[in-house]
Amino acid sequence: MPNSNRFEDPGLATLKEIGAELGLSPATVSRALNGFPEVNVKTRDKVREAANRLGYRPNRVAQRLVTGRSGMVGMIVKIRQDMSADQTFFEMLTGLTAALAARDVDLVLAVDQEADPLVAYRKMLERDVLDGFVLNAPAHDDPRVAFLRENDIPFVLHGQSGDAVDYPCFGIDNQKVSADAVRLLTGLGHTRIALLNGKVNYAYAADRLEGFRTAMADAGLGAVDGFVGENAETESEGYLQALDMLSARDQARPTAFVCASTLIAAGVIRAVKDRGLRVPQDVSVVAHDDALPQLRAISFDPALTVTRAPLRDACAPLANLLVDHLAGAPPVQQITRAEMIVRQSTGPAPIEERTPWP
Amino acid sequence: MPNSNRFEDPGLATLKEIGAELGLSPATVSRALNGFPEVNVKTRDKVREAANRLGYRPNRVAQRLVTGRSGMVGMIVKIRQDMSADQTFFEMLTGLTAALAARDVDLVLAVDQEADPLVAYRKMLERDVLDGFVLNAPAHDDPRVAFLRENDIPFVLHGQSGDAVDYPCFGIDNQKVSADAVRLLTGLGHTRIALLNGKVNYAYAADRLEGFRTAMADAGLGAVDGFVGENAETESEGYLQALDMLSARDQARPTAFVCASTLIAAGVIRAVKDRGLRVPQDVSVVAHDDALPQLRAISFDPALTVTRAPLRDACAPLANLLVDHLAGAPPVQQITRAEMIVRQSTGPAPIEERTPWP
DNA sequence: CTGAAAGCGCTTACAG
DNA sequence: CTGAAAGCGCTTACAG
Repeated sequence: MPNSNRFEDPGLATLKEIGAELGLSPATVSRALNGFPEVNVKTRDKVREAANRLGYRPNRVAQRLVTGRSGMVGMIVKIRQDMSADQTFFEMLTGLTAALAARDVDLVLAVDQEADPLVAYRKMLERDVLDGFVLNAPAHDDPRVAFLRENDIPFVLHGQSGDAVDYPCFGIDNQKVSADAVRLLTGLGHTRIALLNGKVNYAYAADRLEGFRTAMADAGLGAVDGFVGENAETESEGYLQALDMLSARDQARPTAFVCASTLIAAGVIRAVKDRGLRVPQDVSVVAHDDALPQLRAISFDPALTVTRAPLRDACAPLANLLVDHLAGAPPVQQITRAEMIVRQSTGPAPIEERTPWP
Repeated sequence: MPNSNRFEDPGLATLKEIGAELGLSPATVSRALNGFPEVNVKTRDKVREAANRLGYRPNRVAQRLVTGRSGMVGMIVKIRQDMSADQTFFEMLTGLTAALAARDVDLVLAVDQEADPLVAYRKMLERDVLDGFVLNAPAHDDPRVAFLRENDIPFVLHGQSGDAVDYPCFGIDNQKVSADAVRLLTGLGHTRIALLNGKVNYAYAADRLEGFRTAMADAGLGAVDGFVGENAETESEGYLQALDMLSARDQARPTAFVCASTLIAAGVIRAVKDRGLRVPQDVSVVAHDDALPQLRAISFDPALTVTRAPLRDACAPLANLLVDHLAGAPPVQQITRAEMIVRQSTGPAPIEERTPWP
């Protein structure tokens, strides 16, 4: 009676039962089902057929007890006012749960509202038996990384938090993201280029800033030619910052914007129009595109030129890197390059800009 | 080697070890730790001291295997465009994980993007061994309820989906929510009262509508005196609907609004001001307040009169009702009444309205 | 009041 | 290629 998991009732088949049905030991059934090479092909097929027929579903809890792993990894979400963060959160949640499920591991979520980012991790570790963590939205030299490494707790990092790391991580090269955008624009003749960046305490934004500066310098443009706006996250923040930068006189305002997100680009485009200017004739706009389904860069007016790296595409690598590492594989770091997609929001720098009046 | 859960390394104490330390059997240690009445008080204290000292933490997986429960309940989130839904989602997530954690159960989350609400449940049941579900945002006669009941899967419902139910649920009386608001307003002399409601396919909104109509009728006011706006979820939807209703001539426009949420109330107040009217002198506003931390009704200008029922307060009851039911307790239905808090956004109906020109 | 035993469902050396 | 056995850490009738 205590042992009646209601959900397995219909097919409460166990290894023992399948074995009995077939005149085999549970051990052989286990090996057959788990694809051990030594089992006879015929036996394997017989076993699989019977398992199917009886609706066998392995008992995860038993598997976990014997393997010593909990089959659960944790993720802690930091709640922000900014609603755009929620969109990316849902995107990651959807992708990660699916990718982890494919590897038979559950994602346990907790919400962090504390000032100290570590307390949520400590609490979660006290409460739950977890095999590891997915770390998101890292800062440079993120304290959570140090904490987890000190305590020998496996994790995978989404993005990059430092150099010469010895833990698994997956992300895009954010320096190249803005460098590529700048190169595209300087190639079109732009010199006064603005960056509307996210919060630089995030590593991704710090890297974007670094890449922006380097690429500007490489193009022979100094700090004076660059406009940097920080902490932009929402459409209206993008709007307001762009509006402000565009209020300068002709020769002093940017002719191009590099935006941290498509949401910000939406605000920038609105600001350009409100200033009576046109995209891309007067102002070019490039953005980084996480490819959130709600906000399609191709549907912008004009269609948005982007560096594109779907957030969703990071989920399976993150899940696999972590699960492989948990199974003993050495940690692998994988940094990919975002794709550049040129659409209608970028064009040559306006003529008058090329030959400034002395 | 396979059995080295890294997280228990520091205190990989087991019942057997505590027993060995004390010259007791694991069985007695188990009983002492679980507070069985039959154990000698001295023994119990000794055991607890030792457990503490050795940093004992019960192995959940083993407990789950032997009790036949997985210790996990599922919740499926339906993603909507509307960002306000995300706020309430995070609020529920925070509260539920905490409340469930206190009962040693984990919340496993999945995201639903399908048209058919049942497929997400089926998929989750295939994949995970779950003890039950938390059902949120029910419709009237929600198909998920029928599905889970048919399959004998325990769940707790947040809200009400029908009458004479035999499953645990917790929520507020939504008919009373709008009835209370209407009564407050009619008591202040208002006759032309608008309801800006949420999507009526949700049970809560259907109930609010019902309560609104009944209370209007009870006050001797007919359908003609009531203005009903539906499907309002965001601030701007509230704004637009109110703007529209307020465009009517003096004798035809509402003098009071009952809003489904504080977010909508924010839009309504903005619309009132944009029409050159004042709250509460010309138009009174009442809203239902879920007490989301981001949106404080008391900080509105003017401070908002509300029916108040913090969403957070529903989490512990939901968790406990479900966990108790899983443990064999009979299902209990608990419907509470939202509190009415009168602040500055409601006032007497404008004088000229009381004596309409014939 | 306490202990020895069985068992949850699985995996995996160890034999054969 | 397959089986018998031990064991993961816990709980809980059953004895005493």
